[in-house]
Amino acid sequence: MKTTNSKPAAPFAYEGLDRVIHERARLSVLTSLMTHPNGLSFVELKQLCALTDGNLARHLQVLEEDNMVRLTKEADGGRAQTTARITASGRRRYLEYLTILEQVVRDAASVNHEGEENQLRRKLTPLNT
Amino acid sequence: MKTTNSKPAAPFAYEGLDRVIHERARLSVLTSLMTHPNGLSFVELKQLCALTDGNLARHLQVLEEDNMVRLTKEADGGRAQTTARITASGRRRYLEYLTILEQVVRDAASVNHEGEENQLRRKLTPLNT
DNA sequence: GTCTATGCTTTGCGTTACAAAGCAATTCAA
DNA sequence: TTGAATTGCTTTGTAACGCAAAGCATAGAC
Repeated sequence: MKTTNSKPAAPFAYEGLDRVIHERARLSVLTSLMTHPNGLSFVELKQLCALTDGNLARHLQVLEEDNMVRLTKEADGGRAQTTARITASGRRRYLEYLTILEQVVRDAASVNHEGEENQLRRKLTPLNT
Repeated sequence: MKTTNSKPAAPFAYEGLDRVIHERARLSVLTSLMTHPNGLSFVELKQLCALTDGNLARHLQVLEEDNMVRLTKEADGGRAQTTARITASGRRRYLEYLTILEQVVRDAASVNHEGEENQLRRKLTPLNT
């Protein structure tokens, strides 16, 4: 018999950390879009997130393919510009992701009172048989 | 005149998101180690973080090369086992990283009262001429 | 018309994460 | 003692990924 196959003993695995979201550039883009529900233009995003053109384009592509953002070309008199908006499901997934982030912050914060090194072994179950 | 060249206008860039830390597996490992100042064995880490052997080994290697953790082989009667501990500078860098994470959470949270879509344009400076 | 600037897209490359396979040390059975 | 099986990692191979440089097309200035 091997470990009785009980699964839940991986308190630090953070499985909810969606890889599509958990990437600096895309996290930047998505957070920008979360706080700007009316959408942001390509150029605005580029500036807000300090990304290069190619970089932003690639990440927007990934996000669109994964249905996290919607891209629209809007000709406003002059040349068409790309506007990005977060989708409903994108928003939902982002909030889930945030939940995990908060968990990380909480887990880590639980030890910030340095010095007392021995009193926080609670999270680790015995492990030895 | 064009935006007067003031630089700090990339509020969502999150430059402090250290790539070595900002990776699911390593974030798991580091958070585990933060909360276990006495160190954790290879096997314990593997379980806590739900990582495969090869995976954990590789990430520990990266973390050691970057001076975030220290690895020691300790022969405790039987075969030597590897114990990982977070270093002082690792702890410092992790805490810096946490600061940014908290900023992300705060930025995103500032919009969680959905519905009122128009009142949070403060973070974005005009941008249009 | 040509020239420059703007707004993206595409391409190419180095890096990386990941899993499968490998290997060495230990324990156990006979 | 000697195989076989388990444990504790390491190494290797590959596919995916991020990134920047180069490319391209449209718009406006002249």
